[in-house]
Amino acid sequence: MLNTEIGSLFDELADLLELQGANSFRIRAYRNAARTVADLTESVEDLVDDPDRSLTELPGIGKDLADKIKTIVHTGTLPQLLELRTEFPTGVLDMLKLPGLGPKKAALLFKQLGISTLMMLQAAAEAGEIAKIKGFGKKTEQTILEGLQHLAEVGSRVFLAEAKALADYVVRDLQQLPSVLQIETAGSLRRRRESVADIDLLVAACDSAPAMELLSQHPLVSKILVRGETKQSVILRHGPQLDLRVVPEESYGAALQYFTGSKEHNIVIRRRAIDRGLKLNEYGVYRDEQRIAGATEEEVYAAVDLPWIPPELRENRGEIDLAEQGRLPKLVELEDIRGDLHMHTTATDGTASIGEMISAAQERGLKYIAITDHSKRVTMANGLDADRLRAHWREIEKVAQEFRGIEVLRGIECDILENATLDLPDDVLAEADFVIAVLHYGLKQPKEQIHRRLLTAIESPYVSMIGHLTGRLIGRRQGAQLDRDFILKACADHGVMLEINAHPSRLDIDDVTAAAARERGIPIVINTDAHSQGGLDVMQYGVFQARRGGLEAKHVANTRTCREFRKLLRNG
DNA sequence: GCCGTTTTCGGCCCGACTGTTTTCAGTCG
Repeated sequence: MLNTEIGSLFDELADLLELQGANSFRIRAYRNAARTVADLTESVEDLVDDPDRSLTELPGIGKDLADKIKTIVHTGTLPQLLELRTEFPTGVLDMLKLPGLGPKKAALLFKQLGISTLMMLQAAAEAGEIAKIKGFGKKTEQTILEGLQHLAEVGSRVFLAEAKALADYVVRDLQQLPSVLQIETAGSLRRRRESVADIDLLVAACDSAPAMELLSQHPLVSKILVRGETKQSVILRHGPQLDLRVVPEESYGAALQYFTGSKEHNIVIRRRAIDRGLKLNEYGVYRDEQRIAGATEEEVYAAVDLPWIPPELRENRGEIDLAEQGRLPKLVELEDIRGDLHMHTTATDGTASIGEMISAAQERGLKYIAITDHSKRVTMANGLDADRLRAHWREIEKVAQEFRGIEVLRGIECDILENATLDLPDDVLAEADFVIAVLHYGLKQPKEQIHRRLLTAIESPYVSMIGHLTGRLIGRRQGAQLDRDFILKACADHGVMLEINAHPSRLDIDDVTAAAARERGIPIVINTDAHSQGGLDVMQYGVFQARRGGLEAKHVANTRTCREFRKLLRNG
């Protein structure tokens, strides 16, 4: 049983308890437990069986939850959960994803109308049944229908890169207004989560009206959901929801802190304020009725005796303790990156030639790259066999000589086959400067076989790095099942690096795994996996993911010079 | 459900906005 599986059982339990109308703090306890377990780097399964350890060491896990975790690990499920599931079908849980429908209303719809699927919900709304229920009305019914349509069109979350592009566009237009003094994205977008459910924009203005009006009229907006004086929610065309808040300049820092979140981080920050006899809300920090801070985030954090904390870390995963101890990491930045060790050319499925890719890399300030086309197993991409690969390498050497100031490593993205062998023979791999080993096929194999395959690669003396470890595609494909701790230990033991694949749909390894790898001293390489010149521009998203994992430049191997980087290679 | 030298009981973050209300519950962030 994986930690994430245990976490999602607790999350489901929390959802069901909400439908039931249970005590909200009890529900929060389950949600906290879900996160604690999911974020844990060591396997909970192992922890359960360790006689020297207790689950109650974990924050937010008391005796009751510890027992429940044990039950889940030993039986694969939880009696309490099974019982609640019989009370509310899964379709009722799906309804919670719709805007305007919370646990109270979803439960009411189920109890009064027997609605247990989204399809039944749609039918009932179209038939006008919903507006007849007490507490509901025509508007609510319409909101539900629109929510269903939007869910079908866009899904519930969008990639960070997509959301950021949309947000940047709106920000640029709002910035033109003379009344807009400051503007920034907030929420999960500012925290650089890999996917976001909505875009939060915060504006400091002397007058809120022009900003509110501009958003209402904006060409990207397809529908206005809510519009008050200082708060507006809209749906973007083919995109997610966008929320705008306008605050006076003296409250900007407090509002930015507040709307950046995360909720879990803010709960702790607010508790610190209360402990100090202060009140913290989005307008400032108050002692009695007197505002003592709020114009900048630095002021707000200083009021609760903390240094400013980078948004990427604000998840209540230990950052507040680090801040208190003055041990916050100096997070890696895009400017620190000197190399990109994963990219493709027309030799396989890239769209640019060797020369074009080198040139594009140089334009982006890179000092070294590795050209790493596919191996033969990836027939769809015209993958390279030994002969073609050797010829490709000769060509790379030749073309690279035409460039000054950038080094080009001869690499390969070598498949780890379903039978736990590598797609190219050792004598070929031995000639490479940089070998990426990856899983592309058979991702649904059982965990044991996935482990066998990864170990083959990790134990090979020719493999430099494991690329996109799980093979997941965010929101579309879960990726290979594996025991994070087990694989990280093997990488550390054999001196194999791990990739943060910067492609917005991959971002693999994820933030939590990156943090765990950092703790084990495994060098992380952030690569674009570019298939075109423009593909090199996604590097920033990999850097965001690294920052969320608390990585400093020293933890990221490709912030080093090419010479230093080569020294990290086992065969270099 | 968790937590704790002010506590083993009674707290647990806070405000905007909407819709359906007759003064506020529900949702959202």
